[in-house]
Amino acid sequence: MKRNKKEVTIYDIAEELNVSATTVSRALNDHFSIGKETTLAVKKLAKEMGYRPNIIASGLRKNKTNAIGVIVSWIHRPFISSLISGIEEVADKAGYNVIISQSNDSFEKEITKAQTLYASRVDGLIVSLAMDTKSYNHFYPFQQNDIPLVFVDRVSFEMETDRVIINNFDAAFTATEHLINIGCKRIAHFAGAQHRNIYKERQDGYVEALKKHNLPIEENLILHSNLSMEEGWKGTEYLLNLSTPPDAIFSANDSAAVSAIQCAKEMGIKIPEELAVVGFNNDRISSIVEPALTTIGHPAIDMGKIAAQQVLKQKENKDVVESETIVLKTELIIRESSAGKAVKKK
Amino acid sequence: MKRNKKEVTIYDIAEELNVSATTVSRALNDHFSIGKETTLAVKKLAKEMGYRPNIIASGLRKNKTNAIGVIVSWIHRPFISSLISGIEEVADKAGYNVIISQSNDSFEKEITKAQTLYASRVDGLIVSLAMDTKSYNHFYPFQQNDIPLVFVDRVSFEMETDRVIINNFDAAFTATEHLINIGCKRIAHFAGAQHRNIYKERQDGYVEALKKHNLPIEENLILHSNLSMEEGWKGTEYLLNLSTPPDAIFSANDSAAVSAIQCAKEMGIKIPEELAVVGFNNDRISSIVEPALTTIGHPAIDMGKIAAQQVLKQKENKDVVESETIVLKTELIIRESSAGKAVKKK
DNA sequence: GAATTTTGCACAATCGATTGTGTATTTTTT
DNA sequence: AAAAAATACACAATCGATTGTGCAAAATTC
Repeated sequence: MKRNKKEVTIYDIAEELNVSATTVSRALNDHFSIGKETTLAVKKLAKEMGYRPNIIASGLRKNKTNAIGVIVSWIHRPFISSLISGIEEVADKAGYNVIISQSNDSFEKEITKAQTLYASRVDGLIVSLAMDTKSYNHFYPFQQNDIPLVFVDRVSFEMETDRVIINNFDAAFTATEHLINIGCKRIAHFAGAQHRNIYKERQDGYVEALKKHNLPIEENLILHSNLSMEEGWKGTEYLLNLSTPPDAIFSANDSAAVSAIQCAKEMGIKIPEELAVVGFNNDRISSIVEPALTTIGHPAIDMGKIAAQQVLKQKENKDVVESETIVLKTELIIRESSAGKAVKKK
Repeated sequence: MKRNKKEVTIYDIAEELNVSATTVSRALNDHFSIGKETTLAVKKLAKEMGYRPNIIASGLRKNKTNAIGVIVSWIHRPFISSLISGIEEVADKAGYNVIISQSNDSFEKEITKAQTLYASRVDGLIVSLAMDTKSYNHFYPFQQNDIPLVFVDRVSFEMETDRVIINNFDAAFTATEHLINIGCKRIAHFAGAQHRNIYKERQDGYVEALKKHNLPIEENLILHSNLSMEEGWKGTEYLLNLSTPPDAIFSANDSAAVSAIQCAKEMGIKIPEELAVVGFNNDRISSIVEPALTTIGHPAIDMGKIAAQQVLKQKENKDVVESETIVLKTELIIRESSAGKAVKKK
């Protein structure tokens, strides 16, 4: 096996064919000014010689990298990995590479990663904000240089950018109303950080549903945490030990909700009879836990696809200044944790 | 907000400071031949002028992209996303970007993605093979051009490359022996495609454990499938309807194993008393299902980290021709599905 | 103080592809 | 057949950073 053979360039092809490098370059790109025969001859020889275009050189000239950067909290979260999957699919079809980086939900890391991707000259950036991000200066360079910027799911409304989100408010409202409809009177809420839009909106939806049905908003039934399984367990213990415990929990994610189910069972509380539970995300665990968890279904892959499409769209019409916010539908997936025995297991 | 301002280059800095571009370039890279004062002055001005190095130009000259390509089946599989998470962490620290692409477990797509990444001139490639990949020509260009190539988890032994794997044989052997130790006599196996190393090795480990303990190998108890939840369910139905059904199932992944538990429960079979179940992967669902699933723990994130380190290592010592195979440890995580009531739920 | 070494920097080529402009040849128009 | 237009290609500059080589000034040695 030969190694270190020199790479073939357009100059090599040009020389072989006694034409200029210009002609080769244009032929390979199907430029109209090059004759049919020449074009074919160039392409043929290029293939024979094992030519591969030097994307770097091309990129330097055209000031493009053909890469879309993505910043997310953690890749291995179910929702996030689905999101990326969608992004990759669309980006690939359009000839773009996807560069991923994780903020680990840390503001500082998010800044660093944004800078790295900016330095890497990505042609677009898709971001799902870190949990504790509260300022957005690190994204200014992208805006200043007209690099398409799209926020997904965890977004900011302080910046003028494209956004791809779900209607968290409606979803939470629907989920809470569902609990009310099956007869729950004291509904607790596992809430997330309130400066992050998705958790704020979910809490707002929950509150609004209670209001609509004239149920009191009890502050001690709203528990803020990072929504981990541990916090879900602790929160459930706390709630069930109250003198008048709630008869339902609406959790802003599935992890905490699943934990709630496990904890309640351990404490001998019957689900859904004594405690109904609803989660958010439709993670895989939500359908495995027993009883299966009612939850909100996210179109995660679609969100990724659309986010990528927005990047491409922005690249096409640079003139368009208006930023767009796309809201995707969610669905309430009713399972046993809130449905009693009437509903069949799925 | 100003837009389209021109980018600052080393030439701009050079002019401002009345030195050559050479000096600026070297100063920014802390080259020894540039005086301390000059270096400081250059760096200071660079920051002031908002200079960002043009990675593309640099890459052209140095023939580097600072990117590591990754090809996996599906990003949103728990094991894969953890793997990528590990890769990203190490790559980022070393100043590399990570470009991901999915083969969707299709051989053709894997070829296309490999070609794309080759054309993109990634500095290294990490691959977990698609389910039905049987030839490896699409990776030759990487080898020919001395581009570090590392296989992870689903590897090939036909190619001379670095490999990061777990000892599937031992893990499967241990899992099967565990079932034997708790008294199981007829152990079925959910197996995967046998041309993919990991599934072959798992089956081999299973068979060897039976042999060691003088248990018969019954072909009709070894079920080959894609190991999806559907196939797991079907396989379990089939097994339990046999005239003499097995008393245990060792599944090559968790999805099928979890399905087996669900199916068995629905059929009124007691777990683990009448049917013990062991899975593979330690996916999140394995600890959520009831009874919790005994399984094999994978160091997924570490595998990613090590794979990335191997790429970096290959870049450093180009002279080293020997390819390395790194085998990581697994652990048998015993839970209720094979342990009876003696073991506490975790 | 002459000879030698070290320090600090500039010149110019280079990486490979792209592109505006210019020009010779051929084709079409009148 | 002369004029106008279309066709097909080459020249040379350019994108921005890197690097081998060369040279002058300063520092050191004897």
